Amino acid sequence: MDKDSISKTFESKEEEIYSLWEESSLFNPDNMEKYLQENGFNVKKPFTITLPPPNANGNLHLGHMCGYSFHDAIGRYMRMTGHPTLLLPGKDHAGIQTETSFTKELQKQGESKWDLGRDEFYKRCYEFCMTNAQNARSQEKRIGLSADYSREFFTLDPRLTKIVYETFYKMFKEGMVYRDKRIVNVCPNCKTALADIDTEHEEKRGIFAYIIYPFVEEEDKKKAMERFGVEGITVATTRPETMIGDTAVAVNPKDERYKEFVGKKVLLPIAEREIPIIADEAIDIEVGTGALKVTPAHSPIDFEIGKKHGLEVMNVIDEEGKMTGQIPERFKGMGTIDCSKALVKELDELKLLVKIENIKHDVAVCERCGTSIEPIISNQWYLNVEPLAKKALEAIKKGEYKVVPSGQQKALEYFFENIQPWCISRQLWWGQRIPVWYNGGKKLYDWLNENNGKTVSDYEETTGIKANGTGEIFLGENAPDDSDVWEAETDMFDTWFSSGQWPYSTLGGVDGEDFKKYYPTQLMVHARDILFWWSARMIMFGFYKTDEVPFPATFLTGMILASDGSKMSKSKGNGVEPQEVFGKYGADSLRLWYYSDALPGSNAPLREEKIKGNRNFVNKIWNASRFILMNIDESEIDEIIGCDVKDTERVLKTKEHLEKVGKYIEKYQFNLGAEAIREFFWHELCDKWIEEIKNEIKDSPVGSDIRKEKLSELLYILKENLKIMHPFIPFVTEAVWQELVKLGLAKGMLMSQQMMSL
RNA sequence: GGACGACUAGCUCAGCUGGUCAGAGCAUCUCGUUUACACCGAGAGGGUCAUAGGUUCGAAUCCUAUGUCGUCCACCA
Repeated sequence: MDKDSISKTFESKEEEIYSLWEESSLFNPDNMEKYLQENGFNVKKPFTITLPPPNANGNLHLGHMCGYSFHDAIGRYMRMTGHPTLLLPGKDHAGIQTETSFTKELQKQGESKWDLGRDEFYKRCYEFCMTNAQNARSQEKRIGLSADYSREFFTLDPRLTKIVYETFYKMFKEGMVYRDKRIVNVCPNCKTALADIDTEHEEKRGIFAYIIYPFVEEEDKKKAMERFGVEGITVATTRPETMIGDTAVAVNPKDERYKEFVGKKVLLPIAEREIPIIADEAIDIEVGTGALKVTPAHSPIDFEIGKKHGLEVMNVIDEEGKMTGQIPERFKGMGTIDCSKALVKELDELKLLVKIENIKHDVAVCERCGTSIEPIISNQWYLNVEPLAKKALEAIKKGEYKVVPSGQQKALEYFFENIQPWCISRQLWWGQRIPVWYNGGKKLYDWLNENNGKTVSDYEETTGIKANGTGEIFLGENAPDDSDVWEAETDMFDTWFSSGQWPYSTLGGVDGEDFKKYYPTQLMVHARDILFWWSARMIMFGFYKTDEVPFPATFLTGMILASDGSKMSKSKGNGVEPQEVFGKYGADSLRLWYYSDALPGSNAPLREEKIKGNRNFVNKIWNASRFILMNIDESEIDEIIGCDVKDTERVLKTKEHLEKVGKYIEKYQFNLGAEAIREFFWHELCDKWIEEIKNEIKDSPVGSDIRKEKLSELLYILKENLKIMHPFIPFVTEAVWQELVKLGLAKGMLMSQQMMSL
């Protein structure tokens, strides 16, 4: 071939190169192991990373794709140092998020999920995910991800579901998973329960209404009149609509103002019910009037107070945020905000409204859709995670697990220390159905569960409903028999209940062949916003099922921002399309930029000039290599590859360099690694050594010993540099290697070369 | 309200256990057509390392306050 015809700029042939890798099937660690054996290399311990499965409901953004360049760099490095390496890819069904986005998709087409029905919805949503998953997969390949796609999993794969179900059965038998009636966050838009962690807090403008609850007894009214100037006790609330569900007023026992009224009764306005005044330490004397209206059904604090004092729980708001229950007819079916306004108006007419303050306060909103959540009492499935969190904490203390950067580790410790029972049921149509059947229906089971010790006939007596079954529960994918007494649980698992089991479920579960060989894994890499959702859960499940930590470290990737330092978002229109970057600068340039700029715990504004700078480096590699090739005469090739390279100063420095960069990768210091390969290749090899060697062979004729010696040294240095740079920038380095192969100066693929000195 | 992190050149950041640590890339400026590369080469300017104290022979590096920004957690009605 004609060496001089090689292009002056690196024209990225990324697809071609990726195909070359894929065809070798060495992304599969079993094949890699064979390859190492057959070529006489020492086979080291397998290296495994289960990759974060992107949500199967949309395209990948730049952050996803760049994240994979960390997995890939360390994976390629491990592969080149003798480890059969498994980067295990997947796609996540992402329960709520997908259900929300697919529902929107349907609306655009003038359809609704209610028209489709559960089964059809599930089927269509599945297809929707499959299409998107395919896009995501091709985008992963675009960044150069060397994942074993023969092992790819979708989180709803029946093989995974089976493992997730087994975990659930085991937990149920051990009493870790149970049904409980508690106050839970409900998103009126998604119409499902949410775990605390699925909510966010936003500052919103609201009102603070001061309402008078008049005393029942004339004597108390008189006293109150003397003391407060009104005939009752004044409470302050941000949510007047909940007042019709009040079952007490609570004050602090130390509060001198109210001491003598504790135990007395007030008449709840509008609802016209008598409720007691109780004393509880939890009440803050400073806030509002120091008197708290207690609505156990619709406020977490009130729920706790209610439990302590045995208060009645009155549900007045339903899952859709509408007024319901035993309330005056005129409010039924009203939205909470409308009801609040109506109530305030009536109270004002009754002269029971003292004032309304406008305030800003934190409101819990749905993490996925931003709707204000309603705290509602309901029966849900819970998982007692406390014992597992304890084990996780111990592992952190013993140094068996760490977070990079370490600052985030403290936040994780705090999360584990204060962990609450995890609500794992979601009222969705999309996901894994909780594999439970109720004999005689769910209501019966829950009633018996709530009323410990009572019987089915007690149920019939109390509720006046005929029970059509025994109240038993059956765990299994299918009902135990064909009788129609078995009612299926329709709730789905929280998506993290299955993705939390990712490290072993994707390896075939604890009995799987892959599990024996590739578990525990070596690292977890993901964005920092899902540390508690994902890593925390994986660690806990890991302890539960395998009695060890599933990976020794979580590396948190930095966040990519728009060039002005703000968050990229579709609504702002400041997002950058991955396609655009790849088209203009290539995957290597983008990767290199990410390694050096997106450090764990830091933000990385995407600047075009910086990616351009890296593109220049990629091109420099191409040209320096081209120059070296041009210098070698065809007649010298055989002797040059047969020539023993002496340990010159340059060769020794190169070996040191490889070792140094290897250490950086092993310590996850990708930024330092990227800086080092750039510095060494560009300013040592190109600027100094190539210039030196130019001089050293300047006057020597083709075929002379000095040329052979110097050029073989240079070739050796080039090859070693390509190897150590390959984990960072796989495409250009492989492209150069293939040019060497064409000339007979190298063999095989760079991807599977071994770095012998490491 | 609490926790954690950051504050180093115009910009994004390296500087781990105190003594060549005042750095890199990008940007800026000057010069340069040499066997590859102008997506290049040679060189230059630019920072009292947020502020105030303290420990020390010596601090960007340790301690204590303060300020600014960010992230996370939290039931303040």
